[in-house]
Amino acid sequence: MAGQKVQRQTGVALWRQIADRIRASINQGDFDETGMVPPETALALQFGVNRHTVRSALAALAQEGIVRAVQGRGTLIERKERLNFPISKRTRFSQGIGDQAREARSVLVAASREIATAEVARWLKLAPGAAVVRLETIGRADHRPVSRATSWFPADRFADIAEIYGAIGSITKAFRELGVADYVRVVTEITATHAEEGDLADLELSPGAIVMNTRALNADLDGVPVQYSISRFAADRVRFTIEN
Amino acid sequence: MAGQKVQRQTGVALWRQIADRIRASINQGDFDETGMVPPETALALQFGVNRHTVRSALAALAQEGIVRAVQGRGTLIERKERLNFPISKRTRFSQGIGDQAREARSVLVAASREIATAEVARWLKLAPGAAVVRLETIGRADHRPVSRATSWFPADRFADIAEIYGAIGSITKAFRELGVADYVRVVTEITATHAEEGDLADLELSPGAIVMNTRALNADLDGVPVQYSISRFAADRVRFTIEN
DNA sequence: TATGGTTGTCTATATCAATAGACATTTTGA
DNA sequence: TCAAAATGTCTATTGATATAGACAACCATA
Repeated sequence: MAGQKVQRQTGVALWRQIADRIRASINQGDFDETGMVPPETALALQFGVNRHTVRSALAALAQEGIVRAVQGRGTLIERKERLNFPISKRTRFSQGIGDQAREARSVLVAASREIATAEVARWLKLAPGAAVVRLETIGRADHRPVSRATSWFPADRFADIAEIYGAIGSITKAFRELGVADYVRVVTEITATHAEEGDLADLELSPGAIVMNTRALNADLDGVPVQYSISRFAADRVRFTIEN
Repeated sequence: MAGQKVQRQTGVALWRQIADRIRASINQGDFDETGMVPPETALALQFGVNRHTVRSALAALAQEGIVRAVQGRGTLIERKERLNFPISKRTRFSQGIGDQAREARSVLVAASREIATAEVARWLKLAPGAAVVRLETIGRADHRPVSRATSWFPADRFADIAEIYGAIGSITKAFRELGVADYVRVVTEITATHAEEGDLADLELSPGAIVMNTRALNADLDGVPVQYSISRFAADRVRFTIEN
């Protein structure tokens, strides 16, 4: 399996670095044959650390629900996987996820009407000071939060989108209700940062976790911007795929 | 500016969390007016920590070359920015970077001929056991490493690609030399993880830093795979953009 | 040339992270 | 049923993190 040795002295606790590497190995399928993590003593030897340090790492993974330790038996792998998000002209949240998770949905947590900031106006190609509708949503799959998104819509065309979306639970269907038969993804930007405090609770992350941030613009078939979104994804639960 | 308060007790040192947030603020342009970071005492108050903790964070940023402290004056911002990588059918490393950095190049650090693993064979659509050429490259911009890539090429068509690439320094030109007039990006996968030990030195990262990993497949105009690559990017130096 | 604002350095203390060793408890299989 | 292998728990020690306070050194400017 992976490489040995871990860093010493640097602001990130050893047990956390080891937890990250074990999690990566699990997601990579390194332990699929047995369905179990190697014994603590073996991991301690492999990473060149004390067994107690490995135990701290495994305790963190157990806290995340990824493994479950059974005394006398070993540490079982409970959950694994990264959801795949295809990004293309036809990117939609629930669509690509449906076949990967038993339960996938996006819930509305807040909505408001406001004046577009300079940034939002620029992306949506609106005049400065134009009104927009803002929606805050959380995407979930299999009872775990996956993403937290803030979306802006031009208020003149989509004044009631919050109510409709809240009732239907689908942006695509809400658009159709409001006269947008179809729409396409114009551009997607992706960055990665450490999670900020506000995302920790919503995405059920522990501090120091990674989030992948996307800025996305959707437009109708005439090329008129209809939705600008900033989303934060729990990095250890997702993978993006761009098909050209 | 950003939100207050920082987490306590979690395997990630406070000073590191604060360093990450200050770095993010700098990249976001929060301090562009003055060109300086707020005074240590102000930051300590803002984050709710001791001034010494802020000093540790700033020392880390100084180590990265992002800020420079001047006694009696303040802490100046030295460098800032994220390189943008457009991902499209015509994705090439140096092309999109040229206009953003004064100096951009990709250097060969290792090359070998080997038998394709199951994974590589699958991506390149080769028969099991087929020979491939592997190249290890490091992409740099403005004297800082940005990415570390491992690429595989079918050995039957591209046996000499290592020599040619080493001499020319461009994959695109090496392909042309070997009869591939043009090629396109077929698929790109993106994930984010913490940096592994092997990447720390090559990418000049500190432990706990984030890397963005891409798996990419390039094919010639007949759709035949010509290159499969796994790349790691220093997440705080890059942004990916997908234009549809 | 003073003065206020800022970074640099030092001492002291409490808590967390990591190592080390020993032994108990539970499961599996010979 | 016994022994090996695995996780669970406890004590002790060391070094890194973080807080607290005080003061020195330096810069800009009124």
